[in-house]
Amino acid sequence: MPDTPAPASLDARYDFRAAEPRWQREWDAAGCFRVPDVPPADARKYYVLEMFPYPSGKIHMGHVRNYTLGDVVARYKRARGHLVMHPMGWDAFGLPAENAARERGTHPAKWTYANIANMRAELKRMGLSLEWEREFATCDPEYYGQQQKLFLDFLRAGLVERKESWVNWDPVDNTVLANEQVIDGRGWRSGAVVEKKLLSQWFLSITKFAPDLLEALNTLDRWPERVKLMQANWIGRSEGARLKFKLAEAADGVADIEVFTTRPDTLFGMSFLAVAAEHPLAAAAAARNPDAAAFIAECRAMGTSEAVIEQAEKRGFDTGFRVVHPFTGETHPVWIANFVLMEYGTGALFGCPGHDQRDHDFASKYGLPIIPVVKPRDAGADFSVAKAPFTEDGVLVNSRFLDGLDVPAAKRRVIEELERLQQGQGVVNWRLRDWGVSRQRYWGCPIPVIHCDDCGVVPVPADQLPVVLPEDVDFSRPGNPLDHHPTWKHVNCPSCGKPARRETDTFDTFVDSSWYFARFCSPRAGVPVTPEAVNAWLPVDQYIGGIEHAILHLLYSRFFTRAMRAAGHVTLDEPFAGLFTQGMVQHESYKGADGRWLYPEEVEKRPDGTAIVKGTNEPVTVGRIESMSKSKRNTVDPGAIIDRFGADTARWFILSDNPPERDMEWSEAGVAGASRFIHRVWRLAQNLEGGADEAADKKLRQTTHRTIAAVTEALEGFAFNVAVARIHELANAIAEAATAPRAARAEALEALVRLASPMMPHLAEELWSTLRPDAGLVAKLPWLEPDPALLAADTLTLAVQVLGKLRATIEVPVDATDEQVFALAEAEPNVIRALEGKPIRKRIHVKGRVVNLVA
RNA sequence: GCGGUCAUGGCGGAAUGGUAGACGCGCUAGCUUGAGGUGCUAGUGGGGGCAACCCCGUGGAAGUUCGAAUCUUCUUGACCGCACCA
Repeated sequence: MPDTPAPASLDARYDFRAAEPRWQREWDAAGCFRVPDVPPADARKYYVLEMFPYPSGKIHMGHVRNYTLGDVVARYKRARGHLVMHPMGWDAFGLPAENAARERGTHPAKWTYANIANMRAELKRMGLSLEWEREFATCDPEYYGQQQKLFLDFLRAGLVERKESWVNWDPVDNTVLANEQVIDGRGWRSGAVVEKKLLSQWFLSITKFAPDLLEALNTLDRWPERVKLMQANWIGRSEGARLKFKLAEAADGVADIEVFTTRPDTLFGMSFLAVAAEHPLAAAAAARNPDAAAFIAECRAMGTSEAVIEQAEKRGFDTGFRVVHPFTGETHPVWIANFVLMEYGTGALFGCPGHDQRDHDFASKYGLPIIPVVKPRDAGADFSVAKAPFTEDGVLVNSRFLDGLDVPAAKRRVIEELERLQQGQGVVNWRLRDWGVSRQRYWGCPIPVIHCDDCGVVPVPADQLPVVLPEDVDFSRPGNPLDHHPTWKHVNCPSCGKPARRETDTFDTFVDSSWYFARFCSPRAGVPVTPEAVNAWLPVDQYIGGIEHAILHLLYSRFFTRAMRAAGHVTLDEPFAGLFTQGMVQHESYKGADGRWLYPEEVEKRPDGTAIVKGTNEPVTVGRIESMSKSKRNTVDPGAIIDRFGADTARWFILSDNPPERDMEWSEAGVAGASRFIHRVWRLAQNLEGGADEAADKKLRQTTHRTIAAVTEALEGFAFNVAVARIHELANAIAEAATAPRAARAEALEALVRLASPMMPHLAEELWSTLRPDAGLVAKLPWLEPDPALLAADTLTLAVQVLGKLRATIEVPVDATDEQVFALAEAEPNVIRALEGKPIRKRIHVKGRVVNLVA
């Protein structure tokens, strides 16, 4: 074995603090990640996008994981010869900026842009292959101005409506609250009891696309099944019938009530009709009966929060009205019930307690009749629905012309009959509701319309766009600062010239994020999107983000793309061809002796497994591993990790721990392990001298090329943890092959560097520049191809089983015949012993895998 | 309630019908070091045996198969989504 040459320097450690910023500058100077707005005709484009962050002030480990995953894909696809677009921006509107303004007196814009500056610097330290030239924030007037144009286009295309809707209203803050901002029926900030209020709001007509949004899920073959399922549930298609019940006597002009049902077959089991508290008939009842009014007020005070509805007991109020059954002519009472939703179906239903759990609960409570109309095929004499409803398929009974039919046939038959009598028809109902986008907030995109007493709602003319937020705003008063700004809302009507008022509501921030991926294709254009750019780059080939956006953001973006198509901006429907949802980053949580939460850096783990507060003897309770959150202080600051270990270590660890779709545990030991490996590779590269061992040469070269194939396969399949493991194996093989020739060791290390480069790009460049000083940047190299000659083995190791149990392994030539293989296998002493002299009844040989002898 | 996903050493996980536990973390022993989260070597699923080897083992039960972590059925548990949706 040759002598080890003296190391290049005394301090033989990889200096990532110098190397990482240096390579980041090199990539930048070489323009490695820049692409044109319109890709050349012969380019194989690939658009990698991670969900853009909200600029809260600092990046967190979830961002590190998200952007590392995207960066590996981007760098790998680039090496594969794709023209890769990989942009970054900021989802910059939203409530936290207003809260900061209220609490600290900092203007939302100042706060937001300062946060962006800070987070941009942090992201840059990670060495991401991003094209920063495309950066924008949704709060830039250049961006939201284009959004206003889009909105007006949608308005013209008939995709926008202004209508009344019930909202959660906080009477103290004078604002609408989202459902998630209502906690136990109270406003999350003010603590005031939230009311339901009818407000005029802007709606985007997402329901017009409901059938297509559902159908097209089938075409998204690179989306996780569960996300598609969640979207399908959310869109909520259900088939049934609408039918009208005539009131026995009309009330305040209301002559009939329309209901939706998915079980028209159970119509003969009806015992009551129930309407929502917001239903017109409920209002009619309230007008005549103060008790009804009181009941409705109670329902309304309950709020629209679904969590509240869920816990509420089923309650009702008999209005005294009666409806006539379309087939029997019998009359049934009309109740107001708190479990009926005005927003679903028609806000009214017929109750069939025998075959629906809720109706059963309700009927039991108020002593309404429970009539069975479907019974199981094998029903005995004791069949009854008195105690519990029967909700499965069976045979219709007590139902006149439906008797004897099964449930699906009865549904068809009764719908035919309803249609014949013009009492109702078969319909498809959707759970999805139109998207209310009005928010009574300052820090959002102004809705570009003007309200004129004479002309009504007038769009802001194109030459007056963008409608820019005023800077001088007062956050000391509750409510919307735009609404009580002294001058901003007062404008002249663009149509008649008389004094008029600007819309003071701004858009839901989900609007901002519904088309940013399209804007990235031509971020500086004077139109929302330039068709040549957007139609060439879209769809996003790989979109990566958290599962928490599985429904809203992704559904809104799918809708927006369709709306943009309808308005002539794009030629495609689906924005995201591939979707990957990453798991969350978790950490142990810690509590001090007095129960206060502690940050990981305040805690010292002792060898016996216990923990103490650093620098003291205070015992620490080690809690559950759970998702990092500020409130539990179980967060780790990415900046501190990069300072201490470098970006490559953070990236390597986050990829190696587990499959990226699962939640991962951030552990100090894991980071240290990743750091050790980085330094180990660096040391390996310092000494590539070897020997002349031919066997070792062949073995190492085979390992190298098998690793190329294995890592490639792993990266293609998002199995980054497996790719890491294969690279570890290659490093182990290089270390073990000390007697292999220098050429083989260098080849192996070069392969290692290049295979690892999407994951640890800085170390890769650092080593490559010493291994191949004239070969340019790794970031510009094509991906490695394995040599087929070295992938092929000349012998195979076969497992030899007797009766399915492993008894020996044998080495056979690749071209060995079945007979040769069986002869070798049966000659193995262990196999002979296991056979116990019994005759072999069956011989199985699966080439390259296994031999099984059945005795 | 409805729908879905998952269950493998002390831990993260690998293997998608063919040698279970790759790779890493942790741990044990030894060596090394100008020791500050250092490097190297060996070991590490359980049980038995000096050893060669043998038995058991992928939440549990049954099944299909020459062969099952992998496929089927049932069951238990955990997690996720939806939910008075008529």
